[in-house]
Amino acid sequence: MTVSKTPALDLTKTVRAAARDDTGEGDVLKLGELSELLGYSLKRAQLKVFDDFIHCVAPLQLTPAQFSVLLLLERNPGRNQTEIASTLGILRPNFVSMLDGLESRELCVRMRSTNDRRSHVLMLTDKGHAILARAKKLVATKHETRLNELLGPEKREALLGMLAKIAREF
Amino acid sequence: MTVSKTPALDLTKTVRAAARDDTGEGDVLKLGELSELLGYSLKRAQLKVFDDFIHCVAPLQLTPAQFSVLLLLERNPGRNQTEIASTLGILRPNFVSMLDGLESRELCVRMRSTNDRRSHVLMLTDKGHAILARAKKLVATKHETRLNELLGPEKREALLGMLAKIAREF
DNA sequence: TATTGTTATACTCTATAACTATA
DNA sequence: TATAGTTATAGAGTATAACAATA
Repeated sequence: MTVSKTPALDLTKTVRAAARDDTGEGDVLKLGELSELLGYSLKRAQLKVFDDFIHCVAPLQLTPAQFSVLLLLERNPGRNQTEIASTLGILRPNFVSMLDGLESRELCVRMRSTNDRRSHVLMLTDKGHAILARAKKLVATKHETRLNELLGPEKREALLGMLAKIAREF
Repeated sequence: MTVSKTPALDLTKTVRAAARDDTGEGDVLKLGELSELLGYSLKRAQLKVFDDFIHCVAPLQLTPAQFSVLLLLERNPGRNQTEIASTLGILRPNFVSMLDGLESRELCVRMRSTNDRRSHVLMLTDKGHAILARAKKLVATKHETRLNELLGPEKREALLGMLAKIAREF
C-alpha cells in the first residue's frame, strides 16, 4: 500500500482509527477482552523482554537461562546440580546439557564432591566470573536502562514486586 | 525431613532464616541479583498464571492460546487465518494445526472466501460461542478472581497497564 | 532402599523453506 | 509476480522413565 504524504488529503488513518474504536471494520483487529487477560499481556511482555535481553547480551552469547545459572553459581558456589537446577525451575535431566554447554565454554566446572561422591560441586571459572561481570554491565547499561526509561524507576520496582508476588504466592 | 511440631524446641526455621539473610550457609539458595532481573520474575510469573489458567479452564480443555483464538474470532468474525494468526503473534504455518484442532472439535469453521478464493474466512460455530462463554465465566470467576484477591483490583489494573506498555513499546 | 547425575525419549513451541492454488 | 494456506522439517524447551554409581 502506498500512503499519501500530503497531510490535508490523507484521511485514511483518521477513518481507520474511528473504525477501530467503533465498528471494528478497519484494518486492525480488535483485541477485545484479550487486553484484559493478564496471562496474555504477561506472555507478550515476557517475549519482548527476553528478546531485548538476548539482543543486549548478544556480544557474550548468553541466553536469559544461561545468565541466570551463572548468577546463581556466583552467589552460591559449591552447590550441586540438583540444587541449582531446582532453584531455577529446571528439571535435572534438562540441566545436564545446559551445564555441558557452559562447561565446554569454560565458564564453569563440575567437581566430584569429596563428601558425597554422587554429586557434582559447581563453581564458576575465572573466565566465568569475567563473562558474568561483562554480562551484568550490559544488562545494567542497556537492558535495564531501557526499561527504566519506559516505566520510570518507581513503577519498574512496583512491577517487579507484583511479578515476584505472583511467582511466589499465586 | 521430619519437622518437630513443638514450637518452643524447633529452632531450625529461625536459624535457617537468619542464615539465608546473612551468610547464605542455609538450605535455601540466595537468588541475589536474579530477584532484580525483570525477565526472570516475568517468566516465573507467566508460568504460574498459565498453570492456573489451564487448571481453571480444565473442564473445557482449552489452552491459553486456544482461548485467545476463540476470543479474537468472536470479536473479529470473517477474518482470515493470516490476520488472526499475526495478531496473536502466531506464525501462519503453526496456526494451521491449531485451527485443525479447534475445527475438529467444531468450535470454529473455515470457509473459502467468495471475494478471494485463496483465503479462509473464519467464524465461531454455535458450539464455539457456547464453549467460549463458559470459558469466560470460568476465567472471570476462578482465574481473575484469584488474581484480584492476591493483588487487589487497582494493583491488578496497574500491572496490566505496565505489561501492555512493555508488550507495545519495549 | 534412596539419591545424583545421566541417557533416552517424547511432546509442545517456535522458526524457515517450499509447494499449490489463486490473484 | 505476489499472497493465502499448507506441508515438511528442524530446533528449542519441557516432561517422564530408567540406569549406573554411590549413599
